[in-house]
Order: sequence, then C-alpha cells, then structure tokens
Amino acid sequence: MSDTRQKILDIATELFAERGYAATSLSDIAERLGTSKAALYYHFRSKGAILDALVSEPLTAFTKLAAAARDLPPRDLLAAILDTAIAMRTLFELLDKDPSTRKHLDADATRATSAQVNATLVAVLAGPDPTAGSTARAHAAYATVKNAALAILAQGGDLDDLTRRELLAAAVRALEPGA
Amino acid sequence: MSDTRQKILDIATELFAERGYAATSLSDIAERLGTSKAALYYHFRSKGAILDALVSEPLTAFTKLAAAARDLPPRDLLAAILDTAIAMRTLFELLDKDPSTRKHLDADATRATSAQVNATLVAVLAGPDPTAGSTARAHAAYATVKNAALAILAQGGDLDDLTRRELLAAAVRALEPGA
DNA sequence: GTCTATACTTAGATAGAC
DNA sequence: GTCTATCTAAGTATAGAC
Repeated sequence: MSDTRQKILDIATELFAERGYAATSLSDIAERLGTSKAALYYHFRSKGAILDALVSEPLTAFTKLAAAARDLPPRDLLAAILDTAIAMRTLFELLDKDPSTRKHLDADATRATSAQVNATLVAVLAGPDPTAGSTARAHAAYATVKNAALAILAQGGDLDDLTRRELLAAAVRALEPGA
Repeated sequence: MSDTRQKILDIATELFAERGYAATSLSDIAERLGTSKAALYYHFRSKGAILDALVSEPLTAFTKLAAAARDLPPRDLLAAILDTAIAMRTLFELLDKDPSTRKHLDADATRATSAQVNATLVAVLAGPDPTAGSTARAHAAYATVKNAALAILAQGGDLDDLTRRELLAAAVRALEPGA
C-alpha cells in the first residue's frame, strides 16, 4: 500500500471521527494532505471508497468475533470485545456512532452491519433461553466493555491494565444475576 | 408554538437521528413536510436553528441533573439518568452520537456540551477522592444506564419496568467494588 | 404562511496536460 | 502521481409576489 494512500486514510480517520463522514469534504482532506482534490481520485474511486477502506478492518474483526462468540465463556468473550474496542478505538467509534457512516455502510447489503454484529454479541451474552432479565444484563455488560472503554479513551484517560481489569470485572458483575 | 413549527421539529428529529445532522438537507425536510424549502425559513432562521431548538430541552434537562447530582445517593442518580435517557431517547442519541451535531453545538461556547455533562456525572459517580478503579466503575455504571438503555430501545425492545429495574441493578453492581 | 425564482457557495467527480 | 480547469448537482439562504 502506497505511502500517500495510507496518509489519506490517516487523515480521513481523524476528520471523520471529529466531524462525521458526511460533514467532511474531500477539500478538507486534500487541504491537510497538501494536495488538490483531484489527486485523491488517483488513490480512491470515490469518497465512499475511502470510508469503505477504513472500516473494513474493524468490521471484519468484529464479525469474526461474533462468529466465534458462542464457543467462548462469557468472561473471555467480554475480554475479547474490550480488547478489540480498545485496539480499534477511533474507527470503532465511527462505525458505532456516526449516523452518516452507518447509512453509507447499510447501503451495501453484502456486508454485515455494525448493528447486526452488536445484536449477535448481545444475544450470545444473554445465553440460551434468554429472558428479559438476562437480555438486559447482557446489554449492560456489553455497554460496559464497549461504551465505557471508549468513553474513558475519549476523555483522554489511559486504559492501563488496572483500568482494563476493573472494567472487565464490572461487566462480569453486571452480567450475573443479582442477589 | 405553531402546528407547522412542531411538525418541522418532529420531521427533523426523525431525519437527524437516521442520517445525522450534516447529511440531512432542508430539501429532505421540506419534502416530508410537503412544502418548499423557503417555507422553512418562515419558521426558523437557519438549519442550525432547527437543531438548536431540538436539543435545548434534553441538554438543559441533563445539565440540571448534573447540577443536582452531588446531592443524590448513587443509586438514585443512576435511576434519574436512566429515566432521563429513556424519556428523551431520540434526541439524546443525537446529542451523544452524531459528530456533526456535537460540532454544531460546540461552536456555541455559552452552552454546556454533552461531553462536559457526561464528565460531570461520571465524576460524581466516581465519588470523592476518585481512584483509577472507582473512575472505571463509574464509567461502567454510566454506560449501563445510558448506552445499554438506548441500545435496547434502538433494537425495538420495550423498556418495561422489569427491564428498567434489571438495568439499574446491573449498574449498581458495576459501580460497587468487586469482592 | 407559503410560493417561485434565484443568488451564491460548495460538494463530488472527470478531462486532459504534465 | 499530481496539477489546473471545469462540469453538474446540491446545499443554504434571500427576494419579492401572492
């Protein structure tokens, strides 16, 4: 992969995360890159192709996780979700939060959506024969390893090993039925 | 407040939530309303004014909650956050997730941002003399009453009283130090 | 209160030179 | 690989009639 192409992806990651996909123009990207808009088209077919290239990695990682989820004990599954979210924090936020990004990806029917992957993981956490209670607890645990982790990172906090273990333990407590 | 004005706000709420603020055009809104674009300008000074009108309610509700937070026991605070998030679900998602909405609001320095309110609430939940551990647990509890609740609603689940109590209990468990 | 018409700007994208 | 120049479409917004 060429150097310029990678630079474009880096810039796009940052700008998309900051203002969203729709609100970021190719002019914005070209300006930061120090080139003209036209130059971008040598590296990508369209604006949408830039987004596609960005999100394919975290999306496949999460899709694989969802496929393997049923074979993992809940604690290991939560740990895997937490680590994946940390590793791909910026792109994962984009995928999960920005409505214009979601809408662009939903237009491609061949690919699993972020919402579908989320639903699968929560369903596995809710266990076989899920009840309203176990489903609620699954959502709570999932929000802890995903949203709480991202929130800490977004606030500028470092997610060191102590914090990571604390979050994981909180998620496990949330998942287990109360006394 | 006039009938048309309220209709515009309802349509904008739906479209902004679905595709984001930046990706929704005044043409989109006018089309659904069954009028021309120009008609919108009789009711609002600008596109941004529509967004401002929409988010002012949930933003002030959450700001008040943050101001009163220190006087509430943690469980009651979590319950209040949960109920506020449920009551204002769509607008709250917009405020919390859409980057273009956030950027528009951040431009107005006189108003507290959603991120600031979030930070305040988490800080209160982390207690006096917060540690890395108590902060992590605060984030976990906060993500449970906010994100998990919204996720259940977004999936089309009904947040009945049983589910509400289950979520709240999970958040309290997440907040308390582990055994 | 709503319309048509239009001004002005920017968007994404392409053509062709270098 | 990158440029300048340009196309077309769409965006927000305004003017003025009804």
